[in-house]
Amino acid sequence: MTEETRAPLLLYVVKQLELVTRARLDAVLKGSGVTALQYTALSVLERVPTMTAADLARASFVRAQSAADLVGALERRGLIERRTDPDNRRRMLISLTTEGRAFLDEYDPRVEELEEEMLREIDSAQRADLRLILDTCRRSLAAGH
Amino acid sequence: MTEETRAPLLLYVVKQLELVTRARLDAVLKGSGVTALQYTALSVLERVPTMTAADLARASFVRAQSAADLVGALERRGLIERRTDPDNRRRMLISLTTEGRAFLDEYDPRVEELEEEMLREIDSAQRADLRLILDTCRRSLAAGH
DNA sequence: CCTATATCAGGTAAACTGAGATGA
DNA sequence: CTCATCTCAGTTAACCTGATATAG
Repeated sequence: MTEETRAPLLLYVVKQLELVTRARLDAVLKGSGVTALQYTALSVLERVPTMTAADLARASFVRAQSAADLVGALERRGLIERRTDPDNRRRMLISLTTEGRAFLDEYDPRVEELEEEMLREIDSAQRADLRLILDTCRRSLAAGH
Repeated sequence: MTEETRAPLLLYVVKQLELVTRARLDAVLKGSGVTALQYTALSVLERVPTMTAADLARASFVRAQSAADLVGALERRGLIERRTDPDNRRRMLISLTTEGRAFLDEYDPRVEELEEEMLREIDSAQRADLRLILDTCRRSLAAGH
């Protein structure tokens, strides 16, 4: 029998799926003026209506400066707004604007179509398993600093 | 009962895991002079010993020009080499150099540790399920252009 | 004083578009 | 001629490091 290449690391399989996802998401968002990463940040704000750029940085495992680039771009486009936290004048709270919500209203359904396309062959029990496993993996890695 | 936020899309859960993975991989590779993406490309060459930059572009869902940047950086570092395909003088075949193999010999075990850390709470049946599901999702999305 | 947050400046890697050369 | 590949040039987004100001 011919020499078998070993199965790739699951790290790599996750990366591969993320690569396709980003490529397809870029295609959906093409012409919208919003990148896949920026869309993801907007989605976060849809779920957690008010946060700081520092919170976003922590959620995205990047430096505060990188999150500031992203927040700045979205603010310049008018999709989010920033205001000083009344409880801490050093913090800037960010939230969706009316235009930001309208943007998500337009694009969320298209992204949900992408989600369904990805999961076409996956039944609901497997979907639940997948969610649980991925989340467990994320927590295991995030715990190690 | 308080208003439940709906579960995030699995697209997003995958992205989150990939974010942590990249952050941890960056930490492992810090000081090596190789980025997480470059390391991934080297890993591909470990499994598929000879390919073209165009093959790499297709495998990574990016344009040929983007792959050329990556290949150029790895070649300048001496980790890969390029030679003209004898069967097609227009193509350049890329492969690992001795230094490239030595680099992987040094870093692969550290990345495998990361893999094990990620999978700490996942048993072998779940690992197999995960691999199958992720791969099915990738193919479903890749099929749609 | 110390910490977290925000900001400014500058640098790099990594994607894109568009144009062009060339071998099969 | 067409197609795939490679190359060159220029742009942008998205990270990084390091330094600085300031509120709590």
